[in-house]
Amino acid sequence: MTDSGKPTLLVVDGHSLAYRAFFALPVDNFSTKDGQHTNGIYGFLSMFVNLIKAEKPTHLAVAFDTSRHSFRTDEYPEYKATRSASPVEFTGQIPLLQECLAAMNVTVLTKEGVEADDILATLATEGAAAGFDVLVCSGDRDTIQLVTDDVTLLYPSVQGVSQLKRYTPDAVVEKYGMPPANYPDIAALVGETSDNLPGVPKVGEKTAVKWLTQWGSLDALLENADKVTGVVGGNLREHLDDVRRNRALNALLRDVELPVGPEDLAVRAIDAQAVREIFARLEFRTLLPRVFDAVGVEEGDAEGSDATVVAAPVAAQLDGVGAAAWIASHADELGVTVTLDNGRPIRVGVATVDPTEDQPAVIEVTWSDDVADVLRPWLESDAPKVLVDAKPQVKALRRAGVSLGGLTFDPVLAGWLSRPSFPDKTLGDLVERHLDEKLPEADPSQLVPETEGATPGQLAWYALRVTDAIRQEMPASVGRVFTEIELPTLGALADMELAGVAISHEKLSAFSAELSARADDIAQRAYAEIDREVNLGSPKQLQDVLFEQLQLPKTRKTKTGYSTDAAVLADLQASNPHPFLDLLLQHREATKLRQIIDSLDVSIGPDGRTHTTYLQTGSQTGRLSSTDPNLQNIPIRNEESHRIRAAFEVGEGYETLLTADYSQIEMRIMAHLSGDEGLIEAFNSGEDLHRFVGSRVFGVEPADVSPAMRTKVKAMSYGLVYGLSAFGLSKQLRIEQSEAKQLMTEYFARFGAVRDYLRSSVEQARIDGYTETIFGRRRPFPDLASPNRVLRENAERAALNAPIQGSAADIMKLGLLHIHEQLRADGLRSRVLLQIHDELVVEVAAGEWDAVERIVRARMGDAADLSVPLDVQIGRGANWDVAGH
DNA sequence: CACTTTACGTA
DNA sequence: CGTACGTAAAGTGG
Repeated sequence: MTDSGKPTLLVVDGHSLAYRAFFALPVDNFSTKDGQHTNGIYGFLSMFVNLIKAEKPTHLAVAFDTSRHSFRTDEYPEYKATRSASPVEFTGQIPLLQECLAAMNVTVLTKEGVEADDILATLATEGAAAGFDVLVCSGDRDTIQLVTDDVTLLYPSVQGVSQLKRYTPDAVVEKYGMPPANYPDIAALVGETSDNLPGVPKVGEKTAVKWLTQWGSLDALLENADKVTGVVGGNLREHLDDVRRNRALNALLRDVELPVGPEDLAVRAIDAQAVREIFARLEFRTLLPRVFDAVGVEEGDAEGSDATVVAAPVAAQLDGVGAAAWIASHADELGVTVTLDNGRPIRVGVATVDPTEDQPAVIEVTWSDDVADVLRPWLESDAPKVLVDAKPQVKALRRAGVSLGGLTFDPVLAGWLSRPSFPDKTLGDLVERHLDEKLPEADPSQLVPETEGATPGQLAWYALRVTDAIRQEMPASVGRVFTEIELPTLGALADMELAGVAISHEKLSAFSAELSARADDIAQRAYAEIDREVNLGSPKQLQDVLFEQLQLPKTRKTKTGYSTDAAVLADLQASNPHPFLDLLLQHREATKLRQIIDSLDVSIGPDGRTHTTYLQTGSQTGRLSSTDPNLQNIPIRNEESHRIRAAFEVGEGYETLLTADYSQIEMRIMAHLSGDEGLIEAFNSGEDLHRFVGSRVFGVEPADVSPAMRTKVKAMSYGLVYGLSAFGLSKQLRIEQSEAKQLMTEYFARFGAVRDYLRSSVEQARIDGYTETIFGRRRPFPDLASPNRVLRENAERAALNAPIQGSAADIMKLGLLHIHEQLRADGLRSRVLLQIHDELVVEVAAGEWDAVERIVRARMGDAADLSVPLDVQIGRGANWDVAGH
């Protein structure tokens, strides 16, 4: 409300203001890490929140142009024709800006055939008539005509979008010498270059005002044009039509038909969560508190979203026998939550969404050995159960001697499978997204929380309800991946994590000490080379040494300076040899290895084994990831790394380790998906893949493929899977771009179906909006339609890779769980310990080698039926180094 | 103290 | 201007 007590309507031209911000703010400072430009969005929102904070409007709307086409271009095709097309870097920001506004619950208006300013004019006119104080914010001068006692124009000054000049009728008179209503007359005479509306030559504001004052109105002036003297008078007579046209076009429409009127635009509470999400996506950090401040939301306050807390049923507290009886009378799918303490079960909650009249919907029971015995038959049975983030609970039950059966759904796992890019990691996230409700949460910062968190039974109740929502939106093919791959994999992973892998602390600590000494020695020698001590681990300090002190040529730019990574240092060493460079590389290597060793060392548990955690929902493609520690990036390439792998040993009570890996699985999938006859023949011929491909590409006998030729086609083959360009290939092989291009041409001349497949698969993804693996796992790619080239091309490469990497992940998961199942079915003690994307490590019990080797080879080999065989390489040894190959 | 940036390990 | 990950240290900003 203003001082006058009238409500305030603020209407904003989103397009013109964002466009000004786009040119005002340096794009370098306003881009996300994957290349989305955000300067226009940021600048607009920054101005917008200042405006809201300062003006406190009671009613609010933002209008956008729909396209360049409008009634004005219909009447005068040259309208704005000289204006160069908005750069896609700008137009690509508009939908995101509109998303931000939607999250802020601000009404966004567009209408085909009219410009944003016509919408503003209509709302301003209606608003003034309805008794509002109206504020119009636009970067288009034509809106000056809207100014009245009730309508004030806020116009960005040349200094930038954050400075807004207030145009009241008095201010307009002061600036233009005439009241606002006459402004279009002035503009019609002067013309508007940016709109391609030529005016009367040699006539500027001064002359226009003089004439209009003299004759009283534009019509009067035009009627008496023959009485105007001088050269400009002649010009006026020659351009009468132009002036009439200009006047017709610069009049803003005040009667556009809109779906809302001013009174419908009352300011609404923002959706704080949605704002957080979109701002996180756009990597806006400082803006968030400013938005919350402007609209009066307290930071950290989860309110503002529409999500409400719906009261969950209160759980009946039962003993083991009571719980078993309740369960026995419910044959439907039940929600189950096991709460844990230090990996041990504490309480169990069970819920149904279909309660009978005389029974509670939710029950809870405290865990004990007796309860375990009473509930075991049900827990281990196939009776259908839904658990949220089941793996830790499955592990805890197994520690307590219970092997959970009947797991039919895990909403977290299914939510990830449906939308791997969503960050929904908890039940609370899923409840908000799918039920639009809020999970009751205790405030962890309070010793005595004001709000109670959901109890185990209530969590189970929410889990069931979320399950329903997620199932409904899961296509059948994805549902099959879920039940046939992901759910069983969850159980196998639980067993692998529980088993852990034996690691020798003695071997590691000895090596760590050795590497520390080596690193210190190298550091001293490095300091001697530059006559001072710097932190060799600090890129910032290294830049000072390399580019200031040693005056080496500047390298690849990074955000904060110049790169000092290994590839760059190697290049420098080749062009400007200096002993410091080599010592630096050696130091990096030694310290990196020591880091890895030390982190492994501390991860060894009291059982002498390291238990990693596999994140089943950690990737976009379907792969697993491994954390705490990450056992999927243990070094293998250099000499020292063998000593690390040698510390991974067969454990007590077992005989040997077995490693099994798929050879060239991604190229085999490529052969299968593309149907390329040459590539299929390569895999069926038994010849070394790269030798075979090399012989085709270079037109020589396989025996005559030189190591250099093999290296080239190998890089090319692998690069294909990642969407490699000629530029990237030339860089990797350190060859001329022309030679790389030539290599690609030759390659595709022999293996053309591969190129056809890659092209068509991205095209299909553009049409579908997602990619699909052989087994039906999907990954959405909205950015394939992005106008932002960087974003779109990144998406294209990822989309090209996703079906290949994803199919490989599917195959490995199937291989893993078939092995896991059969080892148990055959009563063997041997067990799978690790999965490293295309490799498994198995701990083999005494006397079981032959059986295990046969099972592993068969189950990995027949995990998928491709048009080429799946080749499995097996190794054996007392430690990972010896067993690996 | 929490977060970002750089660098680097794996498939 | 090559996909997918996780970790650690230094640097940054509150």
